[in-house]
Amino acid sequence: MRQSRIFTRTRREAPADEVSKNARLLVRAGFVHKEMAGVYSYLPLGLRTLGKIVGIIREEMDAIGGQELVMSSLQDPEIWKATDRWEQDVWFKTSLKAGGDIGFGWTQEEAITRIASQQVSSYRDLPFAAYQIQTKFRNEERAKSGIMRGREFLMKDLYSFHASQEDLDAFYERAKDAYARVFARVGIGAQTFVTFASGGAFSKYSHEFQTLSSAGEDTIYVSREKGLAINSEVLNDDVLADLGVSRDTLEEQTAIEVGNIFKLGTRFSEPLGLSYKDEFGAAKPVVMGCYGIGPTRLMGTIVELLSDEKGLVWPKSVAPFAVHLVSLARDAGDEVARASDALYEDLQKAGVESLYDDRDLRAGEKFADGDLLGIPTRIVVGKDAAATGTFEAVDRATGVVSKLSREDILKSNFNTK
RNA sequence: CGGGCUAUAGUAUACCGGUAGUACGCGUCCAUGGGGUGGAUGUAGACCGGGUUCGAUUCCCGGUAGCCCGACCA
Repeated sequence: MRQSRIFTRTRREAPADEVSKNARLLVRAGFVHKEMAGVYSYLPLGLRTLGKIVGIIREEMDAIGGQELVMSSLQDPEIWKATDRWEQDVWFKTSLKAGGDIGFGWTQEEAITRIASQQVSSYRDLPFAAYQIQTKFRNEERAKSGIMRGREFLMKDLYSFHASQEDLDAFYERAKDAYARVFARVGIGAQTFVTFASGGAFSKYSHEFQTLSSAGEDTIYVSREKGLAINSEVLNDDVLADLGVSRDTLEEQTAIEVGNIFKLGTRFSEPLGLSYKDEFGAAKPVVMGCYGIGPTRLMGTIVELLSDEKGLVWPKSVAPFAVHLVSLARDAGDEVARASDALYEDLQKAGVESLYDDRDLRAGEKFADGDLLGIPTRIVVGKDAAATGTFEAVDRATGVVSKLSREDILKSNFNTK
C-alpha cells in the first residue's frame, strides 16, 4: 500500500474530547473515526488490525471445533420474553412499521438456542459449538474509555451445546485454553489473568480474562503464585479457601476484562425448549456454555498496554502491515526513489505486507508518522542505501537498528505471527 | 440515570456586550532536504432555539452534543 494513496491522515493533535489513550492514538493515527459517544468507525488501517485480531480468534475457535455462523442483529422479542431478558435496560429497541417491537442484539444466547432447537433432537446431535463475530449493540448508560466500552462494538460469541455437565466441563477447559492462546498471540498474555468471577445459577464461578492496566474498570486480586486472579465482586473467605489462596499474597490490581466464559447449564435451553432424547428415549435439556471476546475492546487493550509516548506499537501478529518502507527520496525520479520503488516491488512479490511511504515529505515528518502508526519494522531508504544496497531496519518496539541487504530483507519472515 | 464541566475554522486553542486572533492543516511560490525545516501569501469559524439589549459569539433560559465523577455493566 502506498502511503500517498491512503485517504486517512495522521494528526498532530489528539481530539479534545477523547481522554483515553487508545482513542487519542487511534484517532490521531487514522485507525478509527468517532461517530458519536461510544460509536466508532474502523478506517482502513484500523480495519486491517481488527482483521488480524479477528483472524487469530477465528483460528483458535476453529481449533476447538467451533463452527462459524452469523446470526441476525435484529431480535425477536418472543424468545427474550421467554427468558425474562426483554425488559433489560441494555436493549436498543425499535418498532416495525407493521407493528410490534424488535431489538438490536447485545448478546445472542436466545437466538442460538432457538436455532439449535430446530437442529438438535438426539444425543447423537451433541456436542457442538457455534460462534459468530458480529456487531453488538448495548445502550450503555455511559460510554467511555474510547473503543473499549462502546454502544456498538464487535464481539465474538461462541456457544457450546452438550448432553451432560461433564461434557460441558471438558469443553469449557478447552475453551479456556483457547482463550489464553488468543491473548498470548496478540501480545498481552503476560499481563492477562484467568479471573474467578460470579457464576450465576448453574456454576459457582465464571471466568474472566483480565488484563492488568490502569485503563481498566475492574478491580481484581492477583495471586502470582497460583497464576490466577479473583474479581473483587466475589472475593470472600469461602472463595479464598476454595481456591487455596491466602489473602495476604494477593495484589490488588485494576484490569480490563478482555474475555468472559460462562457455564450456562440449562438457563436457556429449558425456557426455550431445547432438549434432546437420550439413549433411553428420555427428553433432557441441553447443557450450554457461552464464551465471549470483544475484538474491538481487545484492540483498545493492546494499545493501552503497548503504545508509547510516540504512538502506537503493534505486535507483529496484529500490525496492519509488517513493514513500513520509508523512502527519503528528494525527487520522484531520483536514485533513492528508484531504489525504494524497486524494494517495494520486491516486497510485494515476496508477499510481505508493506506500507510504502512514498510521500514527498521531509524525513522528520515521515519518521514521526511512522512512530505514530506503529508498524513493527521500518526500513529506511536514504542516499546510503541507494548507493550501497544496505538498508536500515528499525524495530518500532525496541528502537534497535540493524543493517540489512535486499536479500536479508526478502528472506526475513516479517509476517511471522 | 444522579452530579459537575464544556461547546469558537478541518484540528488544537485565544480574546471580546460593538470589525473574532494564533498555531497546525489545506492551496500557491521561494529556499531547504535523515527526526514534525524557514519565509511569503491565500483559504476557512462562534452547536440549535428563545430571551435581555440600540447591538449577543459573549449575559440569561431551554434544547442538543461531548467529556469527567458516581451508579450500572453475561
